[in-house]
Amino acid sequence: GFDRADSKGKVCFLSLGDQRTTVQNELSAAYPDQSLVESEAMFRDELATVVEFIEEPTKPLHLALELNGTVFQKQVWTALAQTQPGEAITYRELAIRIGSPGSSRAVGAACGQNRIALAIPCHRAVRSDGKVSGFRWGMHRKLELLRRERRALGGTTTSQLHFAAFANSPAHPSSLTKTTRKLP
DNA sequence: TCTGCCCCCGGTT
DNA sequence: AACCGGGGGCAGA
Repeated sequence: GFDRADSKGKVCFLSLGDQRTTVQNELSAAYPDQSLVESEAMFRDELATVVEFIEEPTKPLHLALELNGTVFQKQVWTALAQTQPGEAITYRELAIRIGSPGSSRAVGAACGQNRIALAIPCHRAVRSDGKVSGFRWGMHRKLELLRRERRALGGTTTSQLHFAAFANSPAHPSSLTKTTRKLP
């Protein structure tokens, strides 16, 4: 979805689903007072970029985004957008990066409020114990995206993923040893 | 080690 | 006041 009915608009909505009508209804519900214009041709480039990212996520998916949310939510989403494919980041680390280290849970909630899949890579957010928890568009998709990113990076190991997650946090030896958990 | 439970936390509605 | 895609501690498997 775009915030204007032309290809110069910014992406404000990007959903994943098995059925076209499901996603359309979701979009309508998100923008109840907007008229929706359906066109694949008009947004061919953006669609191609998204498909390419899904198939071979070697580089971050860069699209012009329209972020609709609170200040806190935008901070979380922006921090997520700084992550690289193949990099898992904990909700706790995200909270630290946006400057409110005690707000892990609120960070999780903010991830769940995100309506722009892939370009805001909330699928890279995991628990501090390494477990993969919820995903707005289905756990199976989150796991598949993580698998694809790991594969696209070419043999990145689990421990490297978790070291990346903690790379910017203060040295934290017990956490590092705890994070050798395997990502699916 | 791995559950489940409890209690706490911050932001949003 | 209630809801969360969380975190950490701790008892029982």
